[in-house]
Amino acid sequence: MGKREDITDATLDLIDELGLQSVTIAQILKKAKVGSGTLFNYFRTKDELVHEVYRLARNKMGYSLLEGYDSTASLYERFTSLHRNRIRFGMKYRKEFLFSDSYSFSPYIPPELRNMDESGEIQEIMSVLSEGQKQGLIRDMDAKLCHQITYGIVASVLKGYYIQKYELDEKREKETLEACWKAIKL
Amino acid sequence: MGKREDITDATLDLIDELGLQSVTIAQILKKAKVGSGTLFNYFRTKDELVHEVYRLARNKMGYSLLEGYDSTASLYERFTSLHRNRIRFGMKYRKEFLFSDSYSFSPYIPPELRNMDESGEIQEIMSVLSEGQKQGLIRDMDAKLCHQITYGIVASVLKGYYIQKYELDEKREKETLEACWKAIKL
Amino acid sequence: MGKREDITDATLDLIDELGLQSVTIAQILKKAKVGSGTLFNYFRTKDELVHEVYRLARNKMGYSLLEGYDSTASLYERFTSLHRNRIRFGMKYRKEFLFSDSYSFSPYIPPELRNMDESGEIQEIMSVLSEGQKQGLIRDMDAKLCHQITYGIVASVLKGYYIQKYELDEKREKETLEACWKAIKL
Amino acid sequence: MGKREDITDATLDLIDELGLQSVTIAQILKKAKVGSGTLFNYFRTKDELVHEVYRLARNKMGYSLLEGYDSTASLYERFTSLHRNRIRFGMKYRKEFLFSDSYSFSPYIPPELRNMDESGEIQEIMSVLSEGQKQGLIRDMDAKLCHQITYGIVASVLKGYYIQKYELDEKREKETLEACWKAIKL
DNA sequence: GATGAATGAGTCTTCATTCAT
DNA sequence: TATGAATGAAGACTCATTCAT
Repeated sequence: MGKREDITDATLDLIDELGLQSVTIAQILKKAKVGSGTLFNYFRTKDELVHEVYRLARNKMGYSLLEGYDSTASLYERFTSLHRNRIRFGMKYRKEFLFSDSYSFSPYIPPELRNMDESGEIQEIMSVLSEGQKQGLIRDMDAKLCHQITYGIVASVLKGYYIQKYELDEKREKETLEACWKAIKL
Repeated sequence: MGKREDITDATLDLIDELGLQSVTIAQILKKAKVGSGTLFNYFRTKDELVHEVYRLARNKMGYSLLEGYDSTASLYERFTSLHRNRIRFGMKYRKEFLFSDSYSFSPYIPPELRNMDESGEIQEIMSVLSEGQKQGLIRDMDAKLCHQITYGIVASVLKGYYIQKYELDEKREKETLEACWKAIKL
Repeated sequence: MGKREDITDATLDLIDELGLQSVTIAQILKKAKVGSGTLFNYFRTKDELVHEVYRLARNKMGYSLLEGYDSTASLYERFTSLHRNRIRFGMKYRKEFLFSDSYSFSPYIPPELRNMDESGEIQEIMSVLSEGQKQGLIRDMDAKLCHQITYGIVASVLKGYYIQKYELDEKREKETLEACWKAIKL
Repeated sequence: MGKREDITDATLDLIDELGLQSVTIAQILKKAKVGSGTLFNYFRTKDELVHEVYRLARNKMGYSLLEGYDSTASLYERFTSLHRNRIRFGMKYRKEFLFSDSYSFSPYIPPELRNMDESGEIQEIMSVLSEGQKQGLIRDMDAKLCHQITYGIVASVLKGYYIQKYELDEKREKETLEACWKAIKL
């Protein structure tokens, strides 16, 4: 098994357990069962390692969002598919979702990472929104505001789930998706 | 002016500028123009200081939410008043809002702080929601889910504003408040 | 006694024992009986500490060179006085002389340090040389070359003494001083 | 071309550029285009490599000193030939000269290396000096002191040249050689 | 109450060296 | 013989905290 992957895995685990800024190299080394020299062979600095972990998480999420995506389906179905995928991704990959969400607002993150869209999922979301507005289905407001609203719902609902405010069963998933749609529809 | 306040003010400023974990005691001392002995007279540890800063920010937000609150107004008006107050608080007190939002999800925070409700604003929000459900205005779902949805919208819209995705003018404020309502209404 | 002085003293001792580049902070801390925090309160980096040690050594030597200097004496006497002082300084303060000599040729040294002349001793030497040339006592060659020649003799003789090639008694001191003069006189 | 030579060449280059203690094995490997395993096949430790580089430099200088040496020439000519060769060697092979000069005073160097005289050049110099004293040409002082004086002049003049205090043209070379002779002659 | 010099455990990072291929 | 991934001891430096004044 690759040492490189051992390292990024251990790092994400620890970020999840302790919070990004509390994670020390020493902890990573212990968890990944790797010498410090090894780590710094793969990543020049701690920052570079963190950025890579972020990239991996964001990529994983990006591809998940587009899973089973049918670009010929109705607009509502495309909208819901994207958001359902995000919820399910968040439920399955808590660590990736939480780190991605929190780090993208941290002051450290380099701009090119913050706006990364390697799998094109953001573009897809934005084009669904603007197409929906053209079709008169979605309220005619700043597309970025739209996105921020629906993303905010999903992220917040997931966070409530993470701190065990409730179960996120099929019923609540459905309610959340409908809230997303209703929040911005005309 | 009180040294104690100098210290908490300086701390919040620095958290906003640099991110919680980057702030050092030395920086706080310099900004607050206080000796280290003084700081540790008021706060036994750095954690205790951070918790106090959190408490102050949460309290400030709590009282703001209830500003001009008319408990005899219509349910929709009460709902909107609370959420409008949160948006405006967030616009005016970015540092307090952001720190409060991010810290309440951090792994460090002691449970009793996470759920603090000194001014009773959370209770008020929850009772508006459940009353709305009784009146058949709000969809009959887990009240905590409801709260998570509307809080998520406001927080996310504010974060988009903070990173200057858009201006948060009256129009967008109105759109956001309507999104909050529509997301959960029957 | 001042911690600051404890630190610079320990540093110079260790440089003498081990060579500049082998000296570690840990060794200095141990010898100076000081915590690492203390050291870095006084000197921001190891380099800054080394530069200060160099400055102190150079200054000490500079003032020693001018000890008992009579600017009204004959040119030969002034010349010899300066060089005798350097030899005696080197014998008494081996550590200072050796470090000063070797560090001034190191690639690390910042230019303003290399050419430092706080006590004006270099200026005095150079003016003795050029005056001697005007008086027809000293061979008419590049003054810097002159200085390099006489300095080279003194430094090299001292180094031979340090590695115990010979005793540096009065006779040899006299021979060395005469060599300095004869090497450049007309 | 031999790997072994690639390694020692790269090492000397780097010592000259960066100073002995700053040179890392990694830099040597890169410059010599060699794997670390290879280097440690040829040299058991870094020290062993450095010592070998020193030996090579000293040897090169030793043979150069004796180039064109005519043991039947007059004493003054033999003396001047040896010193002229050293100056010219220093001008042509700065890296070798500087490393040889500085390393021979470093605390690291093993005694047997410091006094090495593989090509017999030191013996030759010393015998010129003592013969000169017997002939009444050179002042009757400790032969080691004599050597130290003339070596000191050459080394110091070269160092001034290296840090570009002056050009070392024929005139200055001649002046330097004469200074060497005058410094010790009767 | 207010101060800041002193502390040392802990941080990230480097680098000579090994060893399986 | 040649390689380079892996190692971990050791390096410079940081920072929350203490305590004598």
